[in-house]
Amino acid sequence: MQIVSYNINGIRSALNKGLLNWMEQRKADVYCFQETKALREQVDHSTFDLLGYKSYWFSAQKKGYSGVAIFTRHKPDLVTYGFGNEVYDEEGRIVRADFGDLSVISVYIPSGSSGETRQGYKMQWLDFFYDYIHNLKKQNKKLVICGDYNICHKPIDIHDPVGNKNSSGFLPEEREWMSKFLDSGFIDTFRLFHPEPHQYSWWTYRAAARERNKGWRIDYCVTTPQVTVKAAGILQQVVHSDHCPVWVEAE
DNA sequence: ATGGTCGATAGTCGA
Repeated sequence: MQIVSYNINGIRSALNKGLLNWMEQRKADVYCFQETKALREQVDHSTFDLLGYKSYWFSAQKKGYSGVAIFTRHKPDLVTYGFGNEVYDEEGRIVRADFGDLSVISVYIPSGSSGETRQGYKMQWLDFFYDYIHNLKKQNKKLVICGDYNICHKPIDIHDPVGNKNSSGFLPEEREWMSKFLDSGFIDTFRLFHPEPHQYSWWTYRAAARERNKGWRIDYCVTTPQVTVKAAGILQQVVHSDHCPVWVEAE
C-alpha cells in the first residue's frame, strides 16, 4: 500500500489549489491528512466519491482548527476516532484505520510555537501519545504512524540547527522525546532510504523560506519493524500548503 | 526585539 501523509493546512484552501487533481494523479491507497480545519459536512464529497475514496474524519471541537482525516480507496475493517480520552480528544488530533493486520494512523501532534502554555500542553500530549501507541502496539504489531509530529529530530532535519536551538519543534526535550519514541521500537522510514541532508517537509510562509529551502523535516511516516517497508519519500514539489506530502510504501 | 505570511473566522488567534 502506498500511504501518503500530508498536513494540508485547511482542506478547503488546499482543494482550491488543486488538491483533488494531485490526488487523482498520485493514486495513493491511503491519504493521512492533518489540519483539515473543517467539519466533514463543510466539504463537497462528490468528486472524492468519483475518485473512489472514502474518508474518515476526526475534527476539533473548535471551528476551523486542527482536525485529521484518512482518505482511502480500500474499505477499512475498523476505524477509531481519537484516543477515547475526553481531554486529549478535544482538538481532533488522531484517527486510525485498520486494513487487515495493518493499522494506519493519521496524527497531528500539537505545536508549541505560540508560547509556554501550548509548549507545556505539547509535552504532556507527547507523554499521553507515547503510552497510547505502546498500548496499541501490544495488540497491533504492524503500525504505520503518519503525521505532522511538529518535531525535527536531528540537526540534519532542520536548515539552521544553531539558530533554532531555542525554537519550539527543535528543543532538546522534544528531540529527546523523539529519540525515546523511535528507540522504543519504531522506524523513521524516510531516513532508512535517504541519509542526505536538506530534505524538509515544512517551510514558514514568511521570508520566502520555501524557495530558499529554509525548512524543517517535521512530517514522518513511522512504522514498527513488523511492517515491510519498500520505499519512502518526500514530495517537495507538491504545493497546496506550507507543508509538503511525505509517503511510504508499506505492507 | 520586531515583523514578516497564511487559513478560518468574524475577535483576532494559532501556526
